[in-house]
Amino acid sequence: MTTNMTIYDISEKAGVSIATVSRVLNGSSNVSEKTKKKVMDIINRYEYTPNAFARGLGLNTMKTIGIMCADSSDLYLAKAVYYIEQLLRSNGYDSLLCCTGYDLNTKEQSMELLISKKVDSIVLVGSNFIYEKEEDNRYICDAASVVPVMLLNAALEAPNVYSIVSDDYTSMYKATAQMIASGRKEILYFYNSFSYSGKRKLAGYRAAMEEAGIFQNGLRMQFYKGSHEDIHAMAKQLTEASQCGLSFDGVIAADDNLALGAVKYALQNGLKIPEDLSIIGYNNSLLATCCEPELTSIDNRLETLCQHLITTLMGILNGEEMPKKTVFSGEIIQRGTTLLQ
Amino acid sequence: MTTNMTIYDISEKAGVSIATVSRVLNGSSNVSEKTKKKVMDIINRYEYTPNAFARGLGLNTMKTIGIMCADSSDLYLAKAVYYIEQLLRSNGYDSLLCCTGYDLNTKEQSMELLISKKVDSIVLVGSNFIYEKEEDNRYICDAASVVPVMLLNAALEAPNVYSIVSDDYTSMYKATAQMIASGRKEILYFYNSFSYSGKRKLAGYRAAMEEAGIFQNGLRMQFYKGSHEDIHAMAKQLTEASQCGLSFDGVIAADDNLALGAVKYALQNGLKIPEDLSIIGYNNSLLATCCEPELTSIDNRLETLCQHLITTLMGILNGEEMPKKTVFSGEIIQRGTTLLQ
DNA sequence: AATTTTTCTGAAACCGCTTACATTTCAGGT
DNA sequence: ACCTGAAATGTAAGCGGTTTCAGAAAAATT
Repeated sequence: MTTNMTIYDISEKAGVSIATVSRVLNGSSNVSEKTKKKVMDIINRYEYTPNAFARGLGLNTMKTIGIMCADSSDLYLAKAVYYIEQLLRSNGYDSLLCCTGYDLNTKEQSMELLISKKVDSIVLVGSNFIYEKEEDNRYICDAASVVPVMLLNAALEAPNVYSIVSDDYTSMYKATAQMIASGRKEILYFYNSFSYSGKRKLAGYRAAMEEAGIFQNGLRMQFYKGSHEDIHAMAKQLTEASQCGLSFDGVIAADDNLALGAVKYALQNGLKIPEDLSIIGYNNSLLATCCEPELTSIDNRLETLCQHLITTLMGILNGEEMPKKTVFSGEIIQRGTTLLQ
Repeated sequence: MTTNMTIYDISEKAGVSIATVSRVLNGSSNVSEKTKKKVMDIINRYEYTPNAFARGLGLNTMKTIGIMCADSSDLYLAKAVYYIEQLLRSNGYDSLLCCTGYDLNTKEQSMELLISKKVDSIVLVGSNFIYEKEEDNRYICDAASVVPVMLLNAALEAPNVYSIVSDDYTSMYKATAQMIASGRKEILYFYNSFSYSGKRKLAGYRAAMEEAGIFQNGLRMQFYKGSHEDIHAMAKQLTEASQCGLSFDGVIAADDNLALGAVKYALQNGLKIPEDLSIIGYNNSLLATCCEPELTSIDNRLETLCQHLITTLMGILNGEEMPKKTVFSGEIIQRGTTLLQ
């Protein structure tokens, strides 16, 4: 197990200079097979591991990527973090995780912290990192002036910022259109914030509704903002809205959490799903299949997004030119909360 | 934003030696208020941040803790990782995340990787890090010979290893006893691996069953091993078991995931919960409240465990003597899948 | 065999900070 | 005004690597 030897000890035992040991360590080509073997033997024998700090100081990198996400216990974000961490490690990079919450200030601080720890890049996981006001996104540009910044599920056009997004607009448009086609007219839209993807999703919903000429009926939409986990609150809110005379036969949510609140509402109030209430969620998370009936949900191919993100990042770190923005399309996974015609 | 200045630049501009700047940076007491202010002004003006690598090299620490967990997208583990990361950061430490999967080999490698990155400690999140065979746990002892190792939800008696666990045995005993008291006799036990906590839980279940004299009826227990998310598989397995003539009126699971499989099974087969089938889960995760009826589940006070873990760790890192093992008791959260008496 | 290349290797500078130790400064005591 | 000890500051030696540059060894050429 990791000994406390230095490169000097190895060089001495191997009878070569530290420069040579260093070369062997870094796979430099300019070292004869014979000495390479000699040195490697000593290294293996004594289980020598170079000191990461010294290495970092010399190379100005420790092969570490900062991952920022608002809440790594959120099902969807957790999955993304998981994929990214795995992919990074398989590429020889480690992940410095930073859960920032949804507050801008904390995000800014975390960003500086990661940079001060000398990460090679920062990956922002989730659409909540992009704000409506342009100035609120400056913290991203600031960071990008030091290291490349990768955005997952969000987009920002700025130097050294790379965006990997799913086409939320179209996905939501399709989902809404499908529900309209199945005969629903009073369709509520749920979402939890005006994040980048939230806006895009809303636009997709709206477009489909307007196209069907039922958007004017009165914008049937419920604003919701709160804990991602508060399915209860969602259900309660629906119950109240219903008691206040709001009538609806469909719910489309920007997140499975919220959709699940609608499922709960229906079950608690004896409504039949999907006959009385049709529901579509978003993210196709574990939650979508844990309830009964199971949730029709939009899958945005998270794993693919993550893979592409890492591929892009590795390219950048190798000095290659990479696309600044990539868009993937999502897919509606049909399950029990919707009835296709 | 982070400039590229060195301590030399600052010392020059402030008209002091680098030693003095360093002292100011590290809050050394031996520096007069006047010069301290002078130096701080320069530092702030130029937004100087000391180079983390150089600092690490000098201090032999970069204030980073390694967090290992099998699967950070698992609801329960994700929550734990989240708490720990937050607490660490509020104590001035960053988190190097390493998702290892459930394979011992990968765990060993990840451990070495973290150590080579010179973390100050390693936190193992989840009971799956402890194996039955003593030799399989050696990798933990090896790591502990370099840095303190913290175990969450698992225990191992070894030098420099600290364990924070919940009393799974008693929790499970109580849950089983409660179900027996409510009149159930054919109680299945579900669990997914022979991990540290799995064994303890099983023992608690068994003790309660034996005490009631119904354990001998034939050990009613279902082995299950697979993806944490495979609720379907669980439901299917139950359906098959039932068709094969297995009769049961209660299910106790070592994880909410598995319990949810039982809920799904019941709903799909028209069984009434809790009348026909009583169910108790474990971990009191988000899943417990997302279904209908909601899941009675054992809460093992994860946040408290994490807080205690960090407190202990900070003590250790400050050179204090700390308890090697702490046990917290859990609590049954009563919900709709059980009927009290 | 002598000369030119090419390939290896080593000496030493450097990365940017901490800190032990030496030195200076300064207040307090006589 | 002089001495003493404490407080403040500076000097320089690490920390453990990487890398440039020059020189030595080996290979290729004549």
